[in-house]
Amino acid sequence: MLYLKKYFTEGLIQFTILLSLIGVRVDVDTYLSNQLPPLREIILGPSSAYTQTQFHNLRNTLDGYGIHPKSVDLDHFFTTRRLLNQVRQLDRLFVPSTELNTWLVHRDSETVVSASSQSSPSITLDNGAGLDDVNSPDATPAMRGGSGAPESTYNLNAADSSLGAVAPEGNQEQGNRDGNDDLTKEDIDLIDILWRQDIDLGAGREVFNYSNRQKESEEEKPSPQENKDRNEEQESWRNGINLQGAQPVDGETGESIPEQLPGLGSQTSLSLQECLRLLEATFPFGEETEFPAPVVTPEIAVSNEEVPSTSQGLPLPQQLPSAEPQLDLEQQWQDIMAIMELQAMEVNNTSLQTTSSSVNATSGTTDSNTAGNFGLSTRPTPINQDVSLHQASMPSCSQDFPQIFNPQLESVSITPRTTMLRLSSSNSTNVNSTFGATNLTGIFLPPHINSSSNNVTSTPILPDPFSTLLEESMLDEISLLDLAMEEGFSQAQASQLEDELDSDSGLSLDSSHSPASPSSSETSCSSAASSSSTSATFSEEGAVGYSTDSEVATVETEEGAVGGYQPGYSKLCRMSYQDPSQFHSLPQLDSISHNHTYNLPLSSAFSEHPELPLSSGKKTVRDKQNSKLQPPQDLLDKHSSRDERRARAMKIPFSNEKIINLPVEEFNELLAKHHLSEAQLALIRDIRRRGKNKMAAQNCRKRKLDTIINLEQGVQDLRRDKARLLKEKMEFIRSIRQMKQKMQSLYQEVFTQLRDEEGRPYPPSEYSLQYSADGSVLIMPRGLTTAEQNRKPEKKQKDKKK
DNA sequence: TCGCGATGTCATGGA
DNA sequence: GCTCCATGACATCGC
Repeated sequence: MLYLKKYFTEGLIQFTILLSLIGVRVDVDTYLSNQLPPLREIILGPSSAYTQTQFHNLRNTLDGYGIHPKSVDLDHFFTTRRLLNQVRQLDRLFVPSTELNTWLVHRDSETVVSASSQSSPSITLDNGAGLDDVNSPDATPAMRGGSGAPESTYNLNAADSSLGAVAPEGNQEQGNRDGNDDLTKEDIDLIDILWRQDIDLGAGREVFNYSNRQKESEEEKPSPQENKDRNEEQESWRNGINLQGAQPVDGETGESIPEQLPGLGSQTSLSLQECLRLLEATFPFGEETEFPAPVVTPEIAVSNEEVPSTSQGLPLPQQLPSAEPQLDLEQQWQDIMAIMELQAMEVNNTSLQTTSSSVNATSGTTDSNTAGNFGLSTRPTPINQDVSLHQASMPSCSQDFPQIFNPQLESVSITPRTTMLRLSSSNSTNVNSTFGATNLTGIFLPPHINSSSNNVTSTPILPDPFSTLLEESMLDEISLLDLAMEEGFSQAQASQLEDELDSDSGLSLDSSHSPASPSSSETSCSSAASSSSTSATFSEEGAVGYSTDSEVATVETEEGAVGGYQPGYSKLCRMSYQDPSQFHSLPQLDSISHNHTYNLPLSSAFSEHPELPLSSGKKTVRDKQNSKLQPPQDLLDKHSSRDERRARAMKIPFSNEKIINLPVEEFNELLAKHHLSEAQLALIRDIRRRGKNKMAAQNCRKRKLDTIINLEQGVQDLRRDKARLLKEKMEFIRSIRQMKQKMQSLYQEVFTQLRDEEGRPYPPSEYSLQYSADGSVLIMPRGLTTAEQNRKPEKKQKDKKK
């Protein structure tokens, strides 16, 4: 007991100092004189001094209406912690603590009661009004998440059991890592220990029973004191106070949940948490940006689902609580929702399911509602605090991101703005390079913190999540999904388009797109014909049967040479350029090693490749039969071309290859050297003609094939371009929609501030704002026609706003 | 036996 | 007019 006394005395003195820093009046004497009873009650068990009522009924402390004389100080303590926590949680990057989670579980039973008493003012104070912009189509998904409150509560409960007293450690870790110098480590430890006592000294979650919360429910209506508290929180925030280890009771959410119900208030807050986390995760300005070094712990940058949120002095939201106009929050919400939509479609998983899923798909997360809508970071199981940010699914960003920041934020630093603009100008194809291996936690984290406390995060080895998200095929699918969703395409149409993208077109030529394999077969036609001794008798065609005497024995060997023929690629190989010089003009053929001997004349093929196997195994039954029935010379003739046989029969003194391939001059010289008969000359000319025509036909067919291949590729390219253009179109449409919403918001704001000469507001039903070409804004009576406006634009110039 | 693809050949036209 | 080439049409072959 002495220890407790000493401990409390010292700790409370320090704590009082802290409270004074944030403007909270603390009567130390009162506390010291009454500290023991409540402590005793704490030790001995739940009591009126330390129950959920005291825990949550914090608003009673500062308004002078002390509940119990002995519990006032303790209430001060809780109030202080709550306030400090609220200060840190004003950034919205907060996850309800374990106590809060349990509290929500019980709250589930009275959802019906509380649902009706959800006070929008509290929402306004909490997260800014207009967050629940029902009129905004973009906001509807998150708002729909409100229906998932029970599920969320259940999940919170599940997370609660797993978290338990781990929270303090997390707090302390955060506190140690936190770059806030306003508190000494002793202060942090003190606060942390005090926080531990809430749980360790019997004040478990079960203490915060239902009956106590009923008392809270009776005080749902926001009191002026609550507003006062909030003002104090904001004030303390401005003072830069960021206590560590304070009990992570959700100052706003935890306190106001009885009023707001998790279905709306907490969810809205969590939605912003998710949104900000989304921002953090998606903004590419990492090490390269000059974003002011924030005071934030890596856990915040990583996850808010399990982290016992305490110190979260995120710089970004500092602008939010400081009298931020409602419009900004509203606008911000719309922007976030717009991004949510975009990202939901860019996520590589089933985006439709992601966007439509709410709390059901996000079990185990405390902020499952909007997290599910965001389609990212909704892991079914809680993640560690040190989970790398890369492990969160971070879809590519888009041009919508710049609009995330409200003007106030933009005024903080221009660098993010420029970065965002750069990002906005980047299409989806270069997002990957934009993000690259950028450590996204570096966006908000000082480098030293980031590197020291979250090693995993700074590990560059982790695969870039964007690498697989932005493949062309995925883009195509995304575009099609966008098309289906945005343009009212029927699902069948979308699936049809998808099929078209996935499958080859009707012109598909399978994978054998290699160009024609050159074959020199025709170039060496019947080289042996001239050397053979034949006894031919001319038929009516001139081609006759013949008998050989020297080649008979080589028949089977020649067939072995033919055995090199590969029917698998014969299709293209045979459609070959016959001029070997043309092979070099086809670079794609350099890496292809073909057997070009299959179509060579038997004699030449064999002479070039005598080592080829004799049995080709390709002989057909007919060949075998022929080999039995026909004499060997017939087999030779069979494997010779018709012109070769004719040439042999006509005793042409040179090969068909020469006949076909020699230039005209040389060919004429060749004919001149030999004294040939007319029949021989005619045959030679026919051989040359047919040979050339055969090559021409092969080239022609190859060209046809190439043309088809190119056309197929062109079709694929066009389809890809089409998908890309559709995607861009959807982005433009989305951007335009956002701009319209912003315009509408600005319009409302401007119009409501307008006053006539007598200080009366203009009735919206009678007046409207018109925008002139020069950028000025005029207020015009609604009855005034456009023509009149054009004729006399300066008439109402006096009403021009500011 | 038929269908089909590959190949060869012819006719034709253009360069 | 000749040559070369491209190409459609047809025939042949092999599977």
